[in-house]
Amino acid sequence: MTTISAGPGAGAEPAGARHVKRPQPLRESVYEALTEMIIDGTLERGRHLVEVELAGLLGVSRQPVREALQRLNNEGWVDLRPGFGAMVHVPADDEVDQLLAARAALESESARLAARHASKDDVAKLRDLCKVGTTYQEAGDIDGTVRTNGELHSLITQMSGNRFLVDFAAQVDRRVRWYYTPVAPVRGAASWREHNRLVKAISEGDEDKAAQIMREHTEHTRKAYHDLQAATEPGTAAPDADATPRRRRRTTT
Amino acid sequence: MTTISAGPGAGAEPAGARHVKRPQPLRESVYEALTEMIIDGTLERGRHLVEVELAGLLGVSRQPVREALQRLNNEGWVDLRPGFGAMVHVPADDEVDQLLAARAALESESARLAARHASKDDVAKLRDLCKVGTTYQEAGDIDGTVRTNGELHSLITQMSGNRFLVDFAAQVDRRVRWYYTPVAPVRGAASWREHNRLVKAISEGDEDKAAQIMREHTEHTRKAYHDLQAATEPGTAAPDADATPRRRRRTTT
DNA sequence: ACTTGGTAGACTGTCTACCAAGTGCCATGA
DNA sequence: TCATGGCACTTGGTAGACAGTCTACCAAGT
Repeated sequence: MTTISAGPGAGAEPAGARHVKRPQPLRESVYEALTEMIIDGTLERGRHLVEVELAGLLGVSRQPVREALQRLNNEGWVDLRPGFGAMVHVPADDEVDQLLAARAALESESARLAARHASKDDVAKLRDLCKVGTTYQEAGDIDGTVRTNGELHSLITQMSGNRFLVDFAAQVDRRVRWYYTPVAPVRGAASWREHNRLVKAISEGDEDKAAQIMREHTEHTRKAYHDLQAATEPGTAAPDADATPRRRRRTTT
Repeated sequence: MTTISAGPGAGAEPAGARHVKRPQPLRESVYEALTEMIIDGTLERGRHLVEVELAGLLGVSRQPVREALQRLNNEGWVDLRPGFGAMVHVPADDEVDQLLAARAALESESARLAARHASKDDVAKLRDLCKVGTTYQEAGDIDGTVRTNGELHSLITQMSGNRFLVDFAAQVDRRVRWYYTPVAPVRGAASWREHNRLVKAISEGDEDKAAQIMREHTEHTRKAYHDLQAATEPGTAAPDADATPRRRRRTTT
């Protein structure tokens, strides 16, 4: 059922101030539902999204859908063409590159600040995530690996204590998560070894080292993506970044 | 007159493909009108914004205003309190710090990439902006100085060729421009000397140097802000970041 | 074969009206 | 003085309407 459940709001509250459950605005739920559907491929790239259609699908009126679509547009998930409608964004060839370059800058700085401010508690959590992620990776659970990877990176940016870095990195990470899934199995073990080194640097408060490792980590990911790209379709040099659906990989077997 | 003119859309088209002027969606015009009013102080910090009020003021209906307000909320210009309305965001004490830290990361990376990709044309434009900015600064034209400062930084990020860096940096820069105005006269000459060194490094293609200068540049700005803060109100140590309006500086004399 | 003109359908952008629920404020009362 | 109750206000969401625009398609003319 794709109908929106009156969702119990995301639970990322500060420990002490426990507010009673406040129902999320509908547009928020719609936004989340749509990103989820985009990420998991229910809404394929390039697909024309019609407001009333989505409204019917989710059991709400046009307004919340519009508002969600506009936010998705601002964040680059869909492209809004005036007078026509929204299309699920089709990533250009160089987009992953640029995304990872931006991530490198954001997360490298975050890692530096995280190393500066790291508390014992944080470090413990990081170690835990490393362990969990490695386990998933060894078990071949791709979804789990990618998710844990996201959580680890997210925690590090949060440790930076800089709300702007957190915000931007969160946006970038979700996008990366969208493109990244096929890369995960290739990077696999190496990625989590790097995570371990990174956590070590942070726990030792070594800012420069943490920043450096994070930068290399992202760089390796980019390389892996390119290699995979080259291997999957050799002989595509011309950058025609238009409505060529190419192949669509599904991770949900 | 605050009524929205049927604005002629931003003109950042590629040179060859000259599209006929297409009227912007209303929400876009509303968004721009509101940010402008926030930046120039027409809408003071902490002010309660009511949808119908703004709608009347701008001569449109609630709908475009709502959509604009939500975007402003997402970008941190206003705080949306459900059931009550929007308040113009009141920056917390540490916010400028965080903003400048984020900017340091983003623009330092941009400067690096700009140095890598710089064309002759770009460098010429940079030199021009430096000259203009210095002139403004010497003439004591604060508005002009701040604006040119923004244009210079904006051009550098655009030269990076990374749309995400451009996007994030643009957001940060507008916010900085909002907070920054009081700092401009203090920083003055030194700031533009640094700009000159930066442009030189970029023109020579020295990536590391460009990145380094940009980082220091931002760092100096932050220091200047702190000094000004300390000078203006000595003896404020406790970080109570709530509805204390403190003093409000107006730049529009 | 190619261009032009016309037609039709679909969808967005915007407006209006309306209702329910939540929030802040103020006066009342203990 | 402090809690309570109530009122006015504002948003969040729904529904319906209408103009403008975009796409596609077909037919006629060159």
